[in-house]
Amino acid sequence: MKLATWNVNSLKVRLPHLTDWLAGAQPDVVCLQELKSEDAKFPRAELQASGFECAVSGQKTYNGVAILSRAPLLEVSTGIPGFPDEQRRVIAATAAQVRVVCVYCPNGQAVGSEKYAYKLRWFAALRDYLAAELARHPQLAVAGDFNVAPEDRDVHDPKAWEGQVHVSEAERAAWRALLELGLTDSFRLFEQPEKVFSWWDYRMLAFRRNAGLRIDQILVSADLARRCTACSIDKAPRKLERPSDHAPVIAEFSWDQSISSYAGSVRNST
DNA sequence: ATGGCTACGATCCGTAGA
Repeated sequence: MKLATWNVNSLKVRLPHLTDWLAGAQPDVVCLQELKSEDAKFPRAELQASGFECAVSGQKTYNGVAILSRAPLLEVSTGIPGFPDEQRRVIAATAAQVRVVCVYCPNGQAVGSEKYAYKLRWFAALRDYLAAELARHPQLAVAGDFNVAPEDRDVHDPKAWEGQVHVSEAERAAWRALLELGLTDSFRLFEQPEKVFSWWDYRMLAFRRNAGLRIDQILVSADLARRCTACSIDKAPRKLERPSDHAPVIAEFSWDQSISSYAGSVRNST
């Protein structure tokens, strides 16, 4: 089972990239962020033609998240319970016995700003929400754009970024607090090359210089970590014309024997 | 050098992203 996450930075603009990528990478579940469009404009038919059903929580101009899945999406929920928020940043659903939480964490703009304070409040609420989800769902994945580079090795130039938003100690502590719930960064379960990133600024020829950050992650519960066989970042879509500034992250899981009937239905659904 | 792209929704530029 392949689970992916991709901040597409406008689904309207990126739909051709997305459908091409779905056909090539063959993921089973995909978390999308920054749709930047209303639910009524979601390209449900096109994605259905690619073999996916969709759960969507979008809004005009900003934010917006969705989960695509070849298997049925059950128990769909949006937002963080007890944390009222106009900004559509969270959607969750169960696919093939795995609870999938798709997140678009706040950017934070600048350390000390109002948006930074919102980011930290938001992470605290996410933590409490995930604690409750973990209690109910031993097989849990939290995939998305966390807008935090967890360690210096996730930053192309740690010195230049020191203390900045995305790498500040308070943000990293908020991110680590998610791991303290019993989640693991699936990317770090495996030996990885140095300087692998998931986002590169559109400016400054950043992609060509590999001046990026690894801010998109797939966190997994202990049960799911045991089944995780690979995690990588696919830079190919970032090389296309008019790309998203983010690249997709993909984690692969061995099929649980106890849900082999689900596995069969997923595999045959294309 | 604190800029430099890109997308959006409104114009003939501002806001936001990261």
